[in-house]
Amino acid sequence: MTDTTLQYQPMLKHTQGTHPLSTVIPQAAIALQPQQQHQPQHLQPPSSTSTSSALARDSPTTSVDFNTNNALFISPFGRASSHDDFEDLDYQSSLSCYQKHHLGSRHLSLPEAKAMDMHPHTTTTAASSIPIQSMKQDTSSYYGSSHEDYNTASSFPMSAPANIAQFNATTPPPPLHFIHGSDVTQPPYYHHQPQHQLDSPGSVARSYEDDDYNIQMNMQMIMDKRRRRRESHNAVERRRRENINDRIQELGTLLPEMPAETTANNKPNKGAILRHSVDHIRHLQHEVKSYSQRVKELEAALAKLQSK
Amino acid sequence: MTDTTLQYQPMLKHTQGTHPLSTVIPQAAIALQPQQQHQPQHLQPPSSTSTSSALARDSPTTSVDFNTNNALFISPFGRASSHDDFEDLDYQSSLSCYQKHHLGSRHLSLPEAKAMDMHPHTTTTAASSIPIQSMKQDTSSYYGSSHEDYNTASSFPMSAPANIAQFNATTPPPPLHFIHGSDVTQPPYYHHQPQHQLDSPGSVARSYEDDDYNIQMNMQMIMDKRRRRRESHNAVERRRRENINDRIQELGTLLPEMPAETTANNKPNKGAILRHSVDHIRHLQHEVKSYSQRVKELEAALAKLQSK
DNA sequence: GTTAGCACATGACCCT
DNA sequence: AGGGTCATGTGCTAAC
Repeated sequence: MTDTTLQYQPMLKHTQGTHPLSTVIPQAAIALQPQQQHQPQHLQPPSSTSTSSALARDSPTTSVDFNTNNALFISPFGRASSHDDFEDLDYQSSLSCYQKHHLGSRHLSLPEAKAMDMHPHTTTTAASSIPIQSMKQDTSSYYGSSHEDYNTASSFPMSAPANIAQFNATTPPPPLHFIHGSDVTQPPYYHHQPQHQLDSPGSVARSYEDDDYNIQMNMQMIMDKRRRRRESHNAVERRRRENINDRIQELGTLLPEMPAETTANNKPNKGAILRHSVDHIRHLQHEVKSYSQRVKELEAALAKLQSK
Repeated sequence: MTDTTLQYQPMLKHTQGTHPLSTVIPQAAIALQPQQQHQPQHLQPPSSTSTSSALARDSPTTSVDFNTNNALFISPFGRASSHDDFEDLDYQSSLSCYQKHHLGSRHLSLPEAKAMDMHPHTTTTAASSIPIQSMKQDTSSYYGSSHEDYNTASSFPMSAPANIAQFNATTPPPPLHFIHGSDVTQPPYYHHQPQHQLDSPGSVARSYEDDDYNIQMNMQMIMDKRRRRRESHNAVERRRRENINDRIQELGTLLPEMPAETTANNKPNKGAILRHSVDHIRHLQHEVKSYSQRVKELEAALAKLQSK
């Protein structure tokens, strides 16, 4: 009983929509701002993994063809694309699976029904159904035809959007043209490193296209990798969280007097449960100790009495 | 001992750099762009609180001077300023306080020394040493002469950038003038309804400027509010987390046999500690029960023997 | 309107 | 490279 109670039920519960997002930008909205994705990435790690920085590196390129670049950022459909855009599309689908799978498995008493409602994000699902692969690819520019940068991407951060955000931040935000839907679907050229032109003066349009294709492929690959990594990681983390929370709740059931909460509210929170658990264990240990002492005394007395 | 051990020591520990930020906004910076910070805000809540939408409402102003706007996006220093800019500047300072105050109070055994190292972001701390109070204060303007907008902003989401982002998305970014510190301190008027121009056809260029100023003031106000809200909330959350973690570690110290970890690694993780705690409590309860039984028996035997 | 609770996603580190 | 744990910031929600 000591250690074998490992029942680690994945038991994913509330399915939380997770990322909000949803902010509806009307499709007719004239000017979409790429930088506006309110995605969670706290900040790009400029530190160890220079991946993101590498991504953002195009600042020196100055104002070459920002217009075209910017155009790419803007999604034809008001909101869907500018966010987690690329990644979260199937993320969402995975979530719905997840949700479906684990629905109702919540055995904890906490009033978390609220968690069941999806985050605002999911309200935009309709938008996500739109074929967006074009968007997906267009951002794939950076690691140009050459794969050398590819390795740097191995230690990629979790969220692609994060990078995008940084990209935006570090580069002069381009004059934003609003691009009507289909235009965006085929970005013929978009790597914002003008160096290409500089490096190969003899390159023709076709090589550009090839480069673009390669770039797209690379981008897609990288983004796909990140997406999978992110989703997997989120799932793992969710499981871990649920395990911990389940344990805490279990502790809560073991405690004698939860009603008298420090919070005065009747709902025991994690901190209170843990605090009481500590106290309770101490109390029990003390009790065991004194009991054992008492038993010892009694046994001694008994033995003495019997020996007489 | 059961309940009074409430010792809720704030005991903030690792002081984690938390928010990177440090990004210096030099006072001389010509054009600061509020909207481009890649701050974590997942998304602005378009939902219940229409605050943000209200902000974004100036879209009718259309394409007034986009170019100037874009220029504003570009920070004089390649990368530094484009981040959380306004908000996190004093956040960091507060953090340093925090850090100073709670340093070394970590009594837990977990190998979290790593937490001590500041986030990568903080590598730019040198930048943060620049006197930023001007920035700090300029945002404090808000409750200017007119309070009417005040209520709408009350239910604002955490992160200013989020709204700002939305603002950008829905509205043509207003021509932002960079305001040098003190200028902002007295925003005489700032409600951001562009309708003004429309309403009064006789408006001249100056009215534009006024509107811009108002918009800026509004922006700043909202951003400041969000910043404070965010920082405060982060602090609270950090405290809460630390409390929980401390309790878990405390539980860990109370457990008899932690070494034999299920994870095979010698580091007891939270899940394992909690699991063992549950088991331990059950074990102790069982032990107390049998001890009490035993004591009862012994007492009975003793009484019987003595009565004889 | 502040203070607190929660779940979540994410980046950083670890271990294989 | 992939799973795990952790800490963090954030949005939502609820009480004062």
